[in-house]
Amino acid sequence: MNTIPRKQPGRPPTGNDQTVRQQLLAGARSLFAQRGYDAVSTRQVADAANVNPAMIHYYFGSKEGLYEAMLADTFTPLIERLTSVLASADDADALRNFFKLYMHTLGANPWMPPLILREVVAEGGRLRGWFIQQFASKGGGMLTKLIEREQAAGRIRADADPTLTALSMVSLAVFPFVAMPVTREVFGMRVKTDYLDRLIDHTERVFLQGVAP
Amino acid sequence: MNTIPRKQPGRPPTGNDQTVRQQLLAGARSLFAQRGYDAVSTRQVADAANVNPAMIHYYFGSKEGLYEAMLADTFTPLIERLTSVLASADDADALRNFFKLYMHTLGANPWMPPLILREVVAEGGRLRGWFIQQFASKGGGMLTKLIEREQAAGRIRADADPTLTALSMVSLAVFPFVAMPVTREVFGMRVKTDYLDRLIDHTERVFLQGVAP
DNA sequence: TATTTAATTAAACGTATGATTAAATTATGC
DNA sequence: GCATAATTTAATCATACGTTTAATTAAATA
Repeated sequence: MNTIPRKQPGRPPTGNDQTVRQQLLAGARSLFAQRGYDAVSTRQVADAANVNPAMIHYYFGSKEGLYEAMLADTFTPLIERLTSVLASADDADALRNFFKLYMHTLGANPWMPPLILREVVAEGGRLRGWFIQQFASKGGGMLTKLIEREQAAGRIRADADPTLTALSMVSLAVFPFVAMPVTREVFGMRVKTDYLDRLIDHTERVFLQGVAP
Repeated sequence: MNTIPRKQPGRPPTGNDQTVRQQLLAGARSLFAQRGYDAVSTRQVADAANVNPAMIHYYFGSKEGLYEAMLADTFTPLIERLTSVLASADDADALRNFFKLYMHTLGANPWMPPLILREVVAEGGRLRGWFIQQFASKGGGMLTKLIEREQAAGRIRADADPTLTALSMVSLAVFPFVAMPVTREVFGMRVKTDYLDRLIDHTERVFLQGVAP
């Protein structure tokens, strides 16, 4: 017992190129999303990444540097995929495609909802401005554009307030994932693989037709 | 200048009966809701309450005791009002009444949404079980009951999945307040007094009829 | 009126924990 | 062979936290 798992110092044999850096980013994403910047120590991130704490400063200069790098690494590719998919979307299916892409992304990346709550919704969030510009800015936001197009095409009532409509849309699409831990408990662990698709169908239907008979 | 604002020790002249205790509860509610238990120090709560840090231990025994007292003080009266109003609600207006009461409560108490996120939604939240029992338990939950009644009365499609329907309902009613800081910025501070009523109207309409023409 | 009790303050206590850095060590690339 | 890149261990430095103690004053009690 007590087979000392102490690693030896010094440059490791070749093969790990950049994996330490990426392990740190992954560990940071998971921990910071769950508990927030202040509540997570550099040691904890290093442990989660199975890496020496000093490597944080070697690769990122500081805890703050690691956090910023993690945010960029997390959100830059996401927004690129969202914009490109929506730009090439067939008009008639744009709404459905938006729900699908958005909700699948949230479902597949469990660290996203809490991270969005922290950095977009919470007071002092670092991504609020950027997010609003991407999604809701007059004329330039993805959501704004989408709803205007749908109104022009007669698929959304013309007299509906576009901002309130966008709010309802985001509420229906995002909240189930924000509340996923509760949902899971309410459903009694019956949340299986096909759940996500049923949820998306249901959501699109409520958004368009409502629940009245 | 520097008019030393140092207070004198000793029992204060009569009149403040129990106000220190209540100031502490109010300060704790606001700070803990915003930043969470660990991120807020006893000194900060005492400062916010304009009270000496030692009073926390005098009245509540510990930081933990203060937090528990704050939660009880916050949620007990709330759930009582919700149940009593819903029990006496006229059937035909039950749905509307629920949206109104629920959303007005969230709108009037800005510390509620973040507190619910922390203590109900987040991993390890202390109120999760209690909340689920009150709102979503099979047979006994307010929401469950409400939706079953509405389906029986033919005001909600009978083939709609009750749990998914409840999820949509809560999403529409809660998310706008969770995201209020963002909403406010998107609306450009045009969130005025009548905003809440317009939001409630819009929400009920989307829930029942959807946004399609 | 004298004495005990309740409520408050200022100050200190002990300690735990955090981010960061320094020095030693080893492999790689030239 | 030699400079450099990547890693480990151990130490450093700071500070911020919950809690307690002793002094102090007004109210309550007898």
